[in-house]
Amino acid sequence: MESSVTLAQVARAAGVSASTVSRILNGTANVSVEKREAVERTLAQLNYQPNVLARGLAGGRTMNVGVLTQDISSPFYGEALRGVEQGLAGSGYVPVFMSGHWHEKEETEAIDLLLARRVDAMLILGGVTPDAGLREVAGRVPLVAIGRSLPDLGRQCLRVDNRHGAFLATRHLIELGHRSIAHIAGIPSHRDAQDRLEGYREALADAGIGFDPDLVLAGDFLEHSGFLATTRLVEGRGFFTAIFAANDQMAYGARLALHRKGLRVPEDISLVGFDDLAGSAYTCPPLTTVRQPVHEMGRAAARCVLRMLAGQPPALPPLQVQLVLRESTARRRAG
Amino acid sequence: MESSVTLAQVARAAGVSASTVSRILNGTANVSVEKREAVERTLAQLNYQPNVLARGLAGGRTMNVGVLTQDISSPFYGEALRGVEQGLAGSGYVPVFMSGHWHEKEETEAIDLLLARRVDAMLILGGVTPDAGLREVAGRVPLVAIGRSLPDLGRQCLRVDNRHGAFLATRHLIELGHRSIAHIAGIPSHRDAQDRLEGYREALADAGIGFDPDLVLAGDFLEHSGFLATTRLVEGRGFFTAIFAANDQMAYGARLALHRKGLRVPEDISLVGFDDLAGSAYTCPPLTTVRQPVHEMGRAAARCVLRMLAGQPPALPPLQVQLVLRESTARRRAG
DNA sequence: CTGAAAGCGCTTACAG
DNA sequence: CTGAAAGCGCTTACAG
Repeated sequence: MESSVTLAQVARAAGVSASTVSRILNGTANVSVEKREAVERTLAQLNYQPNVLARGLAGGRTMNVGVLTQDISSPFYGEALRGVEQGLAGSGYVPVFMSGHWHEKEETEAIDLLLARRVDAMLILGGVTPDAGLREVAGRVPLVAIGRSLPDLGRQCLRVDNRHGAFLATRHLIELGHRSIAHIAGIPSHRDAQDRLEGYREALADAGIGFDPDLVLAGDFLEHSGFLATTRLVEGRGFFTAIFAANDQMAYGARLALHRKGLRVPEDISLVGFDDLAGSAYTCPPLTTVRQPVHEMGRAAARCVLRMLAGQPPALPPLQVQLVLRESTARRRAG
Repeated sequence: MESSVTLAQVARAAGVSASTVSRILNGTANVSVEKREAVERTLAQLNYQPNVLARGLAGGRTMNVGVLTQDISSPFYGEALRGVEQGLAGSGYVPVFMSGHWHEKEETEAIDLLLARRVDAMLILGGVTPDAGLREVAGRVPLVAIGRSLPDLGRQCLRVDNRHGAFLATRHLIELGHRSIAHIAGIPSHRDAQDRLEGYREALADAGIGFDPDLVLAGDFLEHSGFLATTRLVEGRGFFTAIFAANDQMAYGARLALHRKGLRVPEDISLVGFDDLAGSAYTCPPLTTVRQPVHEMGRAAARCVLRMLAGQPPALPPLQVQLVLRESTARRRAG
């Protein structure tokens, strides 16, 4: 049990050459039944476990797919990672996760490490690596990106229409009679945040509602910033009856801030989020939000990588955002 | 940029042997300044990236630490993984994550894969692999386990006192005047669930409160089971004024069920969870719970692995559970 | 201080 | 169908 058995040891024990054992292991060629059986018996007896490193070095394929995520503990990315796991399951390829923390340097290091490890393909989830860097990686191995859109590599990018999602969220509030709708935006430099803000503005414009800069505060996509922004909104001079937060985590923070100020959701203030995290169905009240099919996105991206690895052209299904109506919004009360 | 530069190419370009380049890369021996400079220049020029596979195969060390987690998207394990990342940061070792989903077969496969990959050490987070299996792994590589206690390997196991945590939670409710306290337990076969149930019973006994089996329902540690259990409790004939859920996720479900039944927290029913997930500070009301320092546990486990890798004996700091008082509990109202 | 050589454990043409 | 041999890209005694 102590040290590991090698191919050569198996070959000797079974009375065949290492090549033969290798061929049986990989199904690479026909082998006589007797030899096959003899080998398979010793394989089991010795409990042989191939050395993945040697295999990768010799064969040129590691069966590893590098997955660059941003935060290993993020509920949002976590869901995508599960999708990736599922999409890869049974294919023989295994994911190798690494986090970039939205830090260009860290991301670059992670990508380099993955490449040094000779991953056969790469899956990128968000991040801030410049397009050029990603394009370079794509030149070396099959690459699929989630949450990004690389020019020239459109067919390898999976990105939902954030602008449209934000539009739906805001329009929903407008349809309920709200005219003074605050927006807690995400990190200003993030493309997703920009798109969501744009969708919000578009819906307002569509309804002939003027844009009020005082009603838009920037957050950082985390709970606390939603709490802070909402506290400021309530204490500020701007009037509002609804809030559209650029993601669910900030909506959670907003909800708590309203609670602290004695404002009820949805009776006093309506609240909408974005993402539809697993927890959003269990907040009180359950959160109305824009669903991003993250899990499916992870799966689809993994499948696409598999296709490319098999020499086929990339193909990604169209995935739509969807407004999920729960209980955090209500018709604006007269008065 | 296309294909990768090898050590041999660098050596040739710099006019030295491969051995020398290797030594410079690894700081293995003294090298004359001129050669060192020449090599370092070409290294940079050619943008050399060592092949990790070859390195691992030749050197016998991969600088990889296998990390077996259960669910890559779990908020609880996710926090621990972040701790592991941090604990390993800067050490040169990188974590390789794999999920077992509390499935013995999957766990075994994951562990075997990690071993086939020649990880230098292993970190185990929970799971259902029998002690014997883990002991065997521990015989091959340095191993640290979180959330398990392996006989004979106590110094390599990090596990909080679940019984005590549950005791604290229950006693807190008792001190607030509650006498009819329901418990939503975890999966009966899980050691953690058993210990927490035990702590609950102990606190009751300590206070001279009789144990009422009707007030204990089993869940599966997920939100929905907490919702279901609570709904059944409210609809059942048993009287209760407080609930202690065996983890925060079930407490979230319980909170929603109470909300649906028109019961207020904490005015009508007090609620306590276990774990102190990141989200628990943002529920409405913020959840009183038993804090497990998961992040610190991940860090400490990683540090311990590093110690063992350096040839030192394992050492793990004592980590305590702690009752975090927030706003989901209140003194039992008269009547 | 520094090379040449062997070896890590596999795979894969190359011959039969 | 099946071996012997070369090679993947490194590291590390072994000699100088």
